[in-house]
Amino acid sequence: MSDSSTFETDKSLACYNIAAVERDTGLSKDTLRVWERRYGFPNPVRDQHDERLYTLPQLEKLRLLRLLIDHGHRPSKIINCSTPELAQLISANSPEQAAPPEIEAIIQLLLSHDIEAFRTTLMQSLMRQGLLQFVTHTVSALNYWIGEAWLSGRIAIFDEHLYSEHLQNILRNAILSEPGRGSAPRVLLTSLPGEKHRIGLLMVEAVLATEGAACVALGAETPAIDIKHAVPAYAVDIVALSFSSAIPQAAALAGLAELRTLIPHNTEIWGGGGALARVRKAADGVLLLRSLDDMRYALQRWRVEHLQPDGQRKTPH
Amino acid sequence: MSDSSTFETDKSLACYNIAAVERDTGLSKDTLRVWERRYGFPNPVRDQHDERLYTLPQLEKLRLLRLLIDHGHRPSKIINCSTPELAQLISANSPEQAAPPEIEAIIQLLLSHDIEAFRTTLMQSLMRQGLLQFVTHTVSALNYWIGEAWLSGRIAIFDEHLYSEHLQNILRNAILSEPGRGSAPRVLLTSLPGEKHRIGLLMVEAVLATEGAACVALGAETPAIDIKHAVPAYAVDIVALSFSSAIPQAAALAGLAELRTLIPHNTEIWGGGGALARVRKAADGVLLLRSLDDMRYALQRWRVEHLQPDGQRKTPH
DNA sequence: GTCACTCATTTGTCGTGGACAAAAAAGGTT
DNA sequence: AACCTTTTTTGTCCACGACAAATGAGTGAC
Repeated sequence: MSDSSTFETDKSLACYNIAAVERDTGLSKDTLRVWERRYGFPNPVRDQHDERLYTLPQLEKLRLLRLLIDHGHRPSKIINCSTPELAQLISANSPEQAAPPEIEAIIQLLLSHDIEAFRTTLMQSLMRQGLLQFVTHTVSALNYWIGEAWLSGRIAIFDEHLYSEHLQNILRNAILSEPGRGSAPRVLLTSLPGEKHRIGLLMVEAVLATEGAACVALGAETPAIDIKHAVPAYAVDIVALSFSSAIPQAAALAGLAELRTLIPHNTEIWGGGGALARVRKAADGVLLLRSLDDMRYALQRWRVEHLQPDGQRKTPH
Repeated sequence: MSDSSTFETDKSLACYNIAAVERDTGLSKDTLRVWERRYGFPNPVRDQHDERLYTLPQLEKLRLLRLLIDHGHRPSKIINCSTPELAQLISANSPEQAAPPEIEAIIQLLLSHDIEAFRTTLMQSLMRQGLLQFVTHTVSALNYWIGEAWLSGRIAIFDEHLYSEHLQNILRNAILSEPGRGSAPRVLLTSLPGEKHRIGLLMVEAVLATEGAACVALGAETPAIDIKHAVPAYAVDIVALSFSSAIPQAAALAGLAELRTLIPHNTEIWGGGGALARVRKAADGVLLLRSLDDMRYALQRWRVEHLQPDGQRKTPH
């Protein structure tokens, strides 16, 4: 029902209703209204029906605020800064130390907008190192430093989108051409609703592919109930979930605990990713993986427990 | 702040707060509250602070309701049906005619959960037809019939997720191995916030690849302002946007009109996808593409207008 | 019969303001 | 520095009224 999300006034100044601002900034309607009540910003004009109409400059300031808040600033401290002041705060956010030279070189290529050179450099890095090394070293470092560069305003969102797309191309291509496919265990790989990052999932899938495990990849954001139904349908041994650091730690743990109540206990649950990196203990029957190497050990452990020396299952499911 | 989204009561019956239900059903909090007020369902218990706690059966019924409403049923007519009655309504939703045999065969493979056979069959279909034919015929038919099968309850959501993932693998791999890359025009390809479907974008990218156009693929859900900034950065000639039929038609048109006000008029805007298939006219300066073939003609037209016979630009940007 | 138009009903979103849980910061102790 | 407690900040939840947008039914023209 949010069709006419933008209006065109006489002066051709586009105005956004509250639903459009929520979509474009990620700030909930409740938050937008309570900021207006408390801090006086944003202070949108009203249409003839007393509904809020935000201007483009307001929307741009809100996006800067969101970025700074995600980086640790408090709303009340920065909400009355001007847009240029906010931009300055963002650029002041330079990381403590510089990225390693080979990572920095790739970021520079991304900044140069030379797509071809960017793609071929990544491909060469993959060829030189092999898939496993490429994923566990180069890609994880790239993710970290590109995130930093985004927070410090060095690279734009669309550059990050482009990075994500091309890395997906490369990883999916590499996974497809990995020779061994489909021996035990069978791993269902996905994330819960709210976790949109796909690169982490693809990195896991790549490691599983190099280890020769059968991967049932469902992409991102599968509701827990659907995972429950998929487990018997695909006869999986393990459900692996990825939680990026964009997810609050407590939400990740709650999701794992909920899933544990839904699926049978002879199916293992593995959780990993940035959100869980500093967690000590999760729910009973949930295995925390703090790195991709951790997962390779867990895979070995599973095979020792469940497979005979000839590779056959001890108890076929 | 929605960390403890699920609770565990004495009877180990998981309960969901309103934020978790919104995430898992796609129904907004406002809608959930107004249904309760008007129709008496869902009727969640309250915790000690008078906040709603939904049960798993309620959540499952809400998901069925959502599915039926998306398929044209009215909330007031079905909201007081029991869960089995709703399930029956869904299975009664059989499509008028059967899918073509080669499509039906692929759907059967998806239903059989034999991932390997599913993948190889798709690959063979691609090899036999070539990328262009595969995309314009097989993939578009598959999208339609899998959507139908989902609405009629024949296939589960996780099956559709798996289909989407594997098709992405195959299409991205095919695009990567398409020989000619990077001649004019340069096309920026993405979708606006709210449009999450990636398959449509990849289909467009595949057609552009076979036609030898340079594609700047940003993935799904790029806010309009970011598209505005990406246009000069990547020096694109055309911005192509995809709108699946999950998006209301009016919202798609509003998005296109907004974008038209943001980016310079010597950059063309093309819009396509299910949401726009039955539209007559969009905003001035926006080209509607009703099929992938339409886009090929538009590409030809652009080249005639902007390129000299030797392939050089008439007016380099 | 189909198209276009108007009118009635249904349905989801928006408004207000108060309350308070959860997260973060500040203060105090070992 | 690590840990617990208190205070402050911050976002979410509540109720219920209003009404715009979407849908369906009714009417008339071609």
